[in-house]
Amino acid sequence: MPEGHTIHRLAQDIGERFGGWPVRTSSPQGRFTESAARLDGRPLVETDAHGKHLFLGFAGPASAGDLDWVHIHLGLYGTLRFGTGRPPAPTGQIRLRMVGGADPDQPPAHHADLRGPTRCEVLTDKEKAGVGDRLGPDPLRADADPDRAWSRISRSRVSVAALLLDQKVVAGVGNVYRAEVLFRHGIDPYRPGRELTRREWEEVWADLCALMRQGVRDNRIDTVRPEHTPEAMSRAPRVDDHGGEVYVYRRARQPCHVCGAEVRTADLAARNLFWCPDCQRR
DNA sequence: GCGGAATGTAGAT
DNA sequence: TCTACCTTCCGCT
Repeated sequence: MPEGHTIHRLAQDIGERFGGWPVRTSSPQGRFTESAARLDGRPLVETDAHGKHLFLGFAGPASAGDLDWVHIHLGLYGTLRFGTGRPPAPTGQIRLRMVGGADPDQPPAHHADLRGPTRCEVLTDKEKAGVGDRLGPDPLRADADPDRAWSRISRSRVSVAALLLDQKVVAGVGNVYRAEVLFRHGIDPYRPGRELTRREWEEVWADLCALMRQGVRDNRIDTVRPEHTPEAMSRAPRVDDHGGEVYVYRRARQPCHVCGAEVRTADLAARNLFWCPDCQRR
């Protein structure tokens, strides 16, 4: 599930469900027990997301103004799932369970279970800022400065495909958005960053902002333009666990929706790269 | 029911 | 470059 849009959507959803009320926190799995005990019963007052990093801000015990931030990274297969009403008996490996979202005198309105994250820890304000400092601009954040990414890209001999996945260059882009945005702009994934024009980068950045915002809204990744939708082209819709309509991601050896050429795949830095050799020649 | 792959990253080698 | 992390879902038997 998790590219940047998933994390930003989770920040919103957690804020809506739990924000402002005391939250009961526990770690049925046992790997977050002490921290969960320390946060238990404190109000969740803020949520934040930067790239694929999720932050849940709990009011400090002394109301001194500093927050304790639960820093979560889902990694490849972590999940955070919501339920309503009284939570069921825990099953499997729940790293963090949150129960709350209502007046403490009322039965709990919501619960959420975090499973399989690559990271779940408590950070100070300063430590949280440190995580952000190590990340590139995030197309989903208002404070993002695409020039910071451009200054790295425009000086780099590394391929644009590798640069887009480097979270120090751009934060929040994952394997799906990488493949799709390069397709949408006709860019050869192996082109070195420094051979990109500033204009091309500006167009890619603007597109990432629009695509990822749509991803947050719909909670899935759709990247095909209106003229290439299944309805517009009278083709079968894509069926898999991601749900969204895409041009090349995981479509190896299938015909390109635009030109009919076979979509190609290759290994690039331990990730699967997908592209259309005919459409992506720039 | 089982094997494999996956939208990711850290840490060892 | 490789392995661990250890969930979910798909396809195959």
